[in-house]
Amino acid sequence: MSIEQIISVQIVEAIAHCYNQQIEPSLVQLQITRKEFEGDITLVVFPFVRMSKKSPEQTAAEIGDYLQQNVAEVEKYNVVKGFLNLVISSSYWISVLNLATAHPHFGITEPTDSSKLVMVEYSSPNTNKPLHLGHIRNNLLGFSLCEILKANGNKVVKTNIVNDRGIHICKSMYAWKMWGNGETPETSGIKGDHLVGKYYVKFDQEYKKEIAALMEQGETKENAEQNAPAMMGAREMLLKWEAKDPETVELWKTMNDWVYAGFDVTYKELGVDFDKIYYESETYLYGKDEVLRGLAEGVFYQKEDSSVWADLTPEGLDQKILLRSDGTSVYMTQDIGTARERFQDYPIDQMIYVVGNEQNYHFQVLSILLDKLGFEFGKGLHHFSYGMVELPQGKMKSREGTVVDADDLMAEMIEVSRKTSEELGKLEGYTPEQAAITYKMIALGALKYFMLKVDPKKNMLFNPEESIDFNGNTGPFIQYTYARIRSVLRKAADRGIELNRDITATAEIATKELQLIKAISQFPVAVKEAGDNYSPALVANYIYELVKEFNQFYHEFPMLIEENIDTRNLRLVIAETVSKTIKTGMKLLGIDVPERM
RNA sequence: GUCUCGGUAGCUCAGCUGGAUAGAGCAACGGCCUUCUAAGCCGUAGGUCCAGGGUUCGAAUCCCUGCCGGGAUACCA
Repeated sequence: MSIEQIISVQIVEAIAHCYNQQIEPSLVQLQITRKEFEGDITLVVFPFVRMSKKSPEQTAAEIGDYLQQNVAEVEKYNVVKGFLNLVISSSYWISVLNLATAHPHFGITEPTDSSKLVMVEYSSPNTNKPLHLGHIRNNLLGFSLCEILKANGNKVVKTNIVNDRGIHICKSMYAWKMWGNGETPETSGIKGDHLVGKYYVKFDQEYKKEIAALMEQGETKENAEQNAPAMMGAREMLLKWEAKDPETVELWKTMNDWVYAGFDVTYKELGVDFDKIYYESETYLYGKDEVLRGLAEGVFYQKEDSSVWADLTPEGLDQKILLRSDGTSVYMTQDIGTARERFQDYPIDQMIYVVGNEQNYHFQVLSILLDKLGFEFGKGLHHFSYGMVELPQGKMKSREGTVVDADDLMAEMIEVSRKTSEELGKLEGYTPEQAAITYKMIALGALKYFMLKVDPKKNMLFNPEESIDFNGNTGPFIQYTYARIRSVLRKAADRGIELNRDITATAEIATKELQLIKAISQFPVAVKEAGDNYSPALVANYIYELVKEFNQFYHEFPMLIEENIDTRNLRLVIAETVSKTIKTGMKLLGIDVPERM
């Protein structure tokens, strides 16, 4: 139980005792006391003056008196206007420090047999082009969300649905067949996903040329787009694929395998993984079955052209198509099928989709449709909706070549990290291999933290020139602080200083030390809050505050030279606990921390 | 048109279940490396919280209206 909870309960008691009123706990507004005032926790007493029928100051004093007398943790209090500032006893803070120090994963709740099973879908790439910046945000958010859910005691299944069928992959296949000269990742030396992406672009280029040529011959734009040989070829391939034509399926398999091999490299570099991968090519037919069942049961209806629709006007929405007039599936149909499969495969208590906010409507509808089809899990779906990554020139568009490629970006950042590190003369004495691991850790720390520190719901701007920084509120800043703490602890060990981790002395605790202990004590609160709000950004924010606090502390105290043994021990234990908290917190963001940098 | 999300310092972002004088980082300017890592620390400067109205002891935060921007909106995924 956190100190806020303890105090909160006692305030309800205080009100009952002083004013003979039963109040809702939600009326108790506690906040961390602002630095310019004495105290740790502040109660806003304005809501209670109505009950006391006294001035805010007097009310605050009465509640303060009660708390001071009846709550061991409350040492004293002061009143400023309508604010009751409570001073928590240092013995309480010491007990928190001891708890945090002794616990291997302070703030982390382990799952039990009765824990909820949460399935999280993230990444969900198309197999026709490499991963880009938008996918990076998705992957990092998805992975971090899973870590945070686990830290809150949930069992988590990480899943990925690969959009491996459809006209888009046929375009790449067609282009490769027409203009590829049989090149493969091996013969060309190009990473598989990039190679397939190259032919996706090639298709578009040739297609545009064909349209232009047809329009010169007097065709309308629409006709030209429909009848260009490239488009007809791609469509023919899709038909052949659906008819299971062996040659087409073979080519499809081959090219998809190239892409998967490429994705695996990118995922590994990003540090994300999955427990179960679904393929759209395997699940898209199930959805059709479900829609037809819905039609038979009268949940959906059919138009004269034989397309199938859902009427969502009772829900305040529109009509939604579920099967095209030619009987083929749309996106929604596939998601219905995939959902059914998942709930058959796992005893899922909650399903979370990490998908961009441009699909808010889609998931709203999906939830309703599943519910209509009689799946009890329909209403419980959660769409973890995140904002787009924008570039200074606007939205990323693959056709305009403004896409920031995931592999390129990571490679560039590793290079910058290496250069910076060498210029600063760090990592001397490291082998080239050790140094390379650290460069990568720093580069990815910068990228991940940059993406995760902003509120997931909001669109964010990525400026390739300026965005990635290694100073200030960044991953490397946090990693750096961690590395320095580790260095201090190494040096202490070198000098034969043994830590007594069981702190009993309550005598001398400086303000800065106390602030750090308080900051550490907030970690479980931050983890819980991040879980409740699905927000890695809250964890990132917390760590940043902790690290800033530590840097001031670090600057102020010469820990190793300190003469007073007790104080030195306390400071080293605090430092060690901070480093553990940083490491644990960063793990929730999927960011590694180096011992040295 | 309708629905939805957003607008906070020059830039990128916190703060938003109403609470004390709206905070960081970057960029700018000025200090601090003979003492545990200067990827750091300290300081200066920078604000009509889009605008207007409402609710109340109190509004960046809640409600309404308007302006600006993003997204979605019946056979793309």
